[in-house]
Amino acid sequence: MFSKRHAEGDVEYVDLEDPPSPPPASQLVPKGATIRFSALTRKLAQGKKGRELTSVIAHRKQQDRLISHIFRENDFSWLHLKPDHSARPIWISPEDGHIILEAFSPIAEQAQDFLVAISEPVSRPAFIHEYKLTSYSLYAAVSVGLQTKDIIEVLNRMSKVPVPESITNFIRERTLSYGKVKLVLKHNKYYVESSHPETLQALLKDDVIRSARVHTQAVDNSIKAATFTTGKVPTKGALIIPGTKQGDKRKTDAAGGASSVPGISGTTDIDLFTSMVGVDADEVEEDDDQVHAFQIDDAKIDDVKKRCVFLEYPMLEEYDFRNDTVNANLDIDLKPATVIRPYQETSLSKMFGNGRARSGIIVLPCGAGKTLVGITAACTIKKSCLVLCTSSVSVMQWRQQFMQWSNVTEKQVAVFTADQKEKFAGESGIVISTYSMVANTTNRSHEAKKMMDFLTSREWGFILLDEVHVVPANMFRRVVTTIKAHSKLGLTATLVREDDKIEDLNYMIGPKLYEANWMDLAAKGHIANVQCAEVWCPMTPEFYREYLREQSRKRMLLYCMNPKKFQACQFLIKYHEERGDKIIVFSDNVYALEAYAKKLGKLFIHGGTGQVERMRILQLFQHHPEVSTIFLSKVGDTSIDLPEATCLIQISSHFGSRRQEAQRLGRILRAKRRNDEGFNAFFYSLVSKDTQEMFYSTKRQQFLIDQGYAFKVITRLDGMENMPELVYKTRDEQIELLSSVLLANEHEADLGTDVRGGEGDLAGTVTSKSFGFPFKTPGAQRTTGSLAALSGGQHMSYIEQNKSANKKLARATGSAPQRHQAFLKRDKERAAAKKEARTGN
DNA sequence: GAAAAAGTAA
DNA sequence: AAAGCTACTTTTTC
Repeated sequence: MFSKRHAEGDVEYVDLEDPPSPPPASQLVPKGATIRFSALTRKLAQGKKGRELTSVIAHRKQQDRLISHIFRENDFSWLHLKPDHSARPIWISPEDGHIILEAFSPIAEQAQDFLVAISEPVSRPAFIHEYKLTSYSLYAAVSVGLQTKDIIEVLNRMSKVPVPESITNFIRERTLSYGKVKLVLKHNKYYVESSHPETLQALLKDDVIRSARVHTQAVDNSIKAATFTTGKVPTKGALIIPGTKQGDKRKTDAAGGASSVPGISGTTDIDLFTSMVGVDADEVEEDDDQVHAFQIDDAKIDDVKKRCVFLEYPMLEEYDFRNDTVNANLDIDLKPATVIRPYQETSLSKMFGNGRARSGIIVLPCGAGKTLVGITAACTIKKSCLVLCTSSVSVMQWRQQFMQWSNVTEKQVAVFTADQKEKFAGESGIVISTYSMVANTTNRSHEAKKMMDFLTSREWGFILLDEVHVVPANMFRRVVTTIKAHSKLGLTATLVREDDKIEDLNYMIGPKLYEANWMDLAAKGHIANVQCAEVWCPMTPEFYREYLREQSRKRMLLYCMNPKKFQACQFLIKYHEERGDKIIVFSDNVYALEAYAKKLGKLFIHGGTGQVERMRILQLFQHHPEVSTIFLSKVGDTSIDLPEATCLIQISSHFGSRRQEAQRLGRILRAKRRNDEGFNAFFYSLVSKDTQEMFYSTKRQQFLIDQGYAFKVITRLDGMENMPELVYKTRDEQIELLSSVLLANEHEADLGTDVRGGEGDLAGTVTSKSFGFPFKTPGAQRTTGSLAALSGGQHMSYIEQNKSANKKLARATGSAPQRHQAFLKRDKERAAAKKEARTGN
């Protein structure tokens, strides 16, 4: 296991506390490098050798022959290095458009800005970054205002080797058709628009697009551009994004974050570079005031967009909001005291680079102020705005944030959720709602229906999609088609999903306009520095034996409940509590969550915990010095804001969700104390050794590793064995735990939230610290004995267990026995069905 | 206020 | 490769 992980290069075993200084390029041998990296390294080495003796050259040739054989088509030694290659930071693969950046180069930061604009970041660890040129990334580059020749020229300047022809061809080919077709909304109808009629003709040859076309007036009527296209294209100079320090400095080159980097000036490379990244105001100018268009069916927008991307004519969605006289303006602005951070400004300038609002996605880590970016965008556009979030809690948060940062009045902000259905007064305003509220198609309450009519009947200037990565889900994507908006902005921290639907966002919302580098933000103090560690906990022999025996998901519980993991968790909690950290422990498995929390005497929150109780626990955590550790289930992944937390321990997390991992890390990125001298937040993943967990954990970490985080592997916690009140110290205790796990596993049906809700013992209220085992399952608690007996007697235990649980429930419910009887019956049936299914196998 | 129904992530 | 399976959310209804 260990060596395999090494070989794959997934994990970098770098000690963060003592980072090695960047090696000179010539000595650079990336650890765990792929073939591509090796090729690069070899090129670097060859550059040096080339100037040496002929014998050396002969030797090299011999070596080359060997290497060529090994690397086959991945041998790039035919690419000749430029003489001054060491001053140039990037290398481009002619094969697949991958770009390797030396992140220790003096101009790496500029290069990075450029590369982010034209390509997709693949992985950005400490010294070597990898990017990839794709159709979408070039599309984004074009829509941000870069031109084909500039892209090629800047690439060439930065590259160690001449940009391969395959790449220049690729860039030319892909950018040729981009930006020619636009999707515009006029009078509540969608039009595909272009100044090149032949392009429209070409598109109409496609079945999908043709069938989506709506024939209104005379066929193929060229519509004289009404609201926006005829006007003079405004230049960026006049547009001011609120919250920026525009007073003294003209913001002509705002699109290039590069330009605002202090301490860099001079060399021609950089000058050229910044001028390239900056946007020429005229590059999107219509060369033609005749604009041709055809109308398409609202319902088929999605298909048409997808189709256009497929045909290499992705539609640009831009909103010339300043010249829109049809929709009423909304008089909002940021409060004068509000100043946005440089990277927020950068991301916004990508959006408003040419004085219009481009649709797209901005990716910022959690805690980096996505909300403020959204609000600033809304304040720039100053039109009616619809904000969509995932939960009603975030709806409230958005409203609160709007009030906090901008000068909107109560009347202008309306909330649309299940309990609150408001409309704004006047012509324009802001509506904040949830995805499910808008996407819901099943019968609505009367009020909701009226509200929906209100939403669908009007034209929105701006639609803000929070947590945009949820949108590709079938239902939520409907939102994008039902609401008519001129521009869309998606915000998210993690643009990854474990399915392949994330690509769909490209045509549904727009290209990725900006993606922040987490490490950069951490280095500049906008988010906390985090030490990540994976703690390997050996399985006890008893647990491991059962683990090997068990099939399917029972195994999961076994590795979660590993006594060694208990101990590691306890040890880490103690260690960090003593340091004064506030700790959150995450567990996906509610059973394990409860077991751990009760055993260690901590409070916990899971989905079944009532709102009031949640608030109480969170309050305690934030303000009570005694409560410095809480346990959270998946509920804590989103929408709970805990700026106090500084340490995070993950005990279980089934499946390899990169998004979840990143989101959890995000919990501590906004740590209040992040600006203290030498402050570090901690992120631990407890992993049971030699189990499936190892695999998942590796997979989960991938996102963070790509963001540049290094995971330390801890195989031994010093001093853990000697901790005085260590749990599950003796073998007997461990076996007892094992028996409980094996039994509990059998009646999962009873572990649903409904059972625990009504126990009278509020979740999170730990009444006694000396629990043998958390659950009030007398049968399970008493059943000790040999393992053999256990595995043989499972069936019996199951029945008994069930009975006592039912009895308990009937007792506890008291007031409404009738109802609960029915409930129990259902539970029983369910359990029986489950059992049958199992034995049937 | 509880629970059903529908939907999501992974 | 596809279908799992749980915990969670949101709605509306009773």
